[in-house]
Amino acid sequence: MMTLQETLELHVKAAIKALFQSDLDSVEFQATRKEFAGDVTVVVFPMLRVVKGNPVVIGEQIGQYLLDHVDLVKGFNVVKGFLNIEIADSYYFNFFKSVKDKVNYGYVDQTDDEAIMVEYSSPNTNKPLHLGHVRNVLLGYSVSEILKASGKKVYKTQIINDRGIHICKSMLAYKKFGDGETPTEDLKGDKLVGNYYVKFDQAYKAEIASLIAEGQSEEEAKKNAPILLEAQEMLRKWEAGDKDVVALWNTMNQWVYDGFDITYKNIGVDFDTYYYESNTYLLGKEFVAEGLKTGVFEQDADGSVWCDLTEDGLDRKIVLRADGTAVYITQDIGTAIQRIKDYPDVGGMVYTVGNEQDYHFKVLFLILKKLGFEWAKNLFHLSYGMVDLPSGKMKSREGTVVDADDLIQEMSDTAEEISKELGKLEDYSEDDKNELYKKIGLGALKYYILKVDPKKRILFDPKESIDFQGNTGPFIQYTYARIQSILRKANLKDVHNVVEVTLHDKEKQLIKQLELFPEVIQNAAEQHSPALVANYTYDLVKDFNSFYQNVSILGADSDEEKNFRVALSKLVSQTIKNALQVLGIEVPERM
RNA sequence: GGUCGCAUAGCUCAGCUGGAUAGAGCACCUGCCUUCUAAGCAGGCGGUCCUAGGUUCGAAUCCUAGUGCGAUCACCA
Repeated sequence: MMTLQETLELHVKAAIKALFQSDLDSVEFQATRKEFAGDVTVVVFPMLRVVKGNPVVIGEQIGQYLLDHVDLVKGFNVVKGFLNIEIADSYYFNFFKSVKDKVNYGYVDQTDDEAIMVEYSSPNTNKPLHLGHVRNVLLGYSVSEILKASGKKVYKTQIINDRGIHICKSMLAYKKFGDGETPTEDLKGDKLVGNYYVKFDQAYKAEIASLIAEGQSEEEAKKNAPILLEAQEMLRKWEAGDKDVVALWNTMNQWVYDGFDITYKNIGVDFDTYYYESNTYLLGKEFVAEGLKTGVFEQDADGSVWCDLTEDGLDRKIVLRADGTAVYITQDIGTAIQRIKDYPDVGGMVYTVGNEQDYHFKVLFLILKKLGFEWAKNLFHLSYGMVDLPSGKMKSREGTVVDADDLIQEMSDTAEEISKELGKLEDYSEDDKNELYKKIGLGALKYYILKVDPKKRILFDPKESIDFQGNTGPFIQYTYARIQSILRKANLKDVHNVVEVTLHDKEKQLIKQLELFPEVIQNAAEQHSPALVANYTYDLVKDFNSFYQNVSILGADSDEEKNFRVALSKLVSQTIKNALQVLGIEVPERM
């Protein structure tokens, strides 16, 4: 089926041909601004290149031609060089009728056998998740869902940074001060391990201070603090496979994973497959050796291995240390290759990682290309801005972080407060209420973060709590709940046989907005931007509320109008649901 | 210093491949609950779109230079 624009484009071209014996390459359309009559606007200016004359006169001539030749066109006016076209209601009504019962409206069935793997979260295992991770997780999850909705097959994954000096720090502090402590219901494993990471830092700082008091320079003291040397020794033992160290490492990592799982579940995100750095860095080393043979890499006299990227405008990049151990990028090379081995249908990958690593991913993708991997051209770094506090950067060691679990709880508490003030849920059970508070609190948090363009940094002020009014998640959820209330009262059987009625302005506006949704999903997928979906949904909801408050739905003058309005409301609520679903936001039946 | 990103109302953000008088929310001010949920609706106030040049019929949008903020340029991750 041709879209309205495609149809009009053909006719405008025909008009130019008939009136001026000229050919147009394309026609520029835009939605008609509210202050003018009409639905679609043709911009005449670009045609002046092909057709000489006064744009107003040309617009009038094209308008008249369309009015004479196209049934859908029922009127026009020209303002300056803008031809505003009025479209017959029947077009909008027919469109509405063709989609009104689609439960998956806006979604496309899987059209592509080639899958995309989306990596997100990817935490270190030495501390709990904080607000920065929350943005990462929400973005990664949402982009995955958007890609799926746009017809792609998707695998969600993460890379877990489960090895390295940072984990040894927590392990060492636990050995020294832990006294056999284990996670409890009040203290999740990730929190417990995080506490020891902080304890390590405190002990380390104290040692530095006393070394400086003994006359060492700060630089020396930082290098020589015994507890740091001990942590480094521990890392060596881990790499050598020391039984006790590895056992403790396994235990504490498992505590962290269990803790993370609770957080992920709370947020409502999931993964299809997991990768651990401790498993992939060796494969990375293999491919470094391989690349050395094929000349992609070069070895320095001290034994370190490098990739020369100066011809590509970048620097020389180290891929293996002089002592033969792996650096960060070594395991990223290994992980990427491992993933394609495990999932041969994957044709591309998306890495959800903060913009502080822009350079790293540029280098990684280039190296993989040089190693000759076909799929390397389909790698995308979903780079996003940092979440900063008014006091600046969040720092785990200094305790200036907004903890993910705490934040979710606070959002839920706020939702509870507001709900109680409004008092609409008196007949709900405690369990139902709590479930709803969480839905709304999370909705507020997720929308707050996802509505912002990923590229931009977010300034989060814990003192100014996230809004529940206006352009927010709860506002959208509220609109959904309102519609459900109407649908409960309406007789839904009648909705199946909708007949054409004269459209109210608000109704037409709603249908136009609904018509955009499938395209919004496609755009969001191409641009990897949940913000597009969020902002679209807000516009749709605003249009609906305006309709709702200005036009009576159940109290319509005729049954025909009532049925149509109920059906229209139903499609709006389905669209809200589908839009929010790809944002990871749930909808409530009441609120 | 090199490279990359960002800059729009007091605050938080939209503004699609250049198009009409730059839009929302919050905050502030007016109205609207005996009628479908007022977490709402209708309206008001509020702008040198960082600056200066350029491209064009037309620039918040594209180009160049500059300013400010952030990131990065590690045998850290």
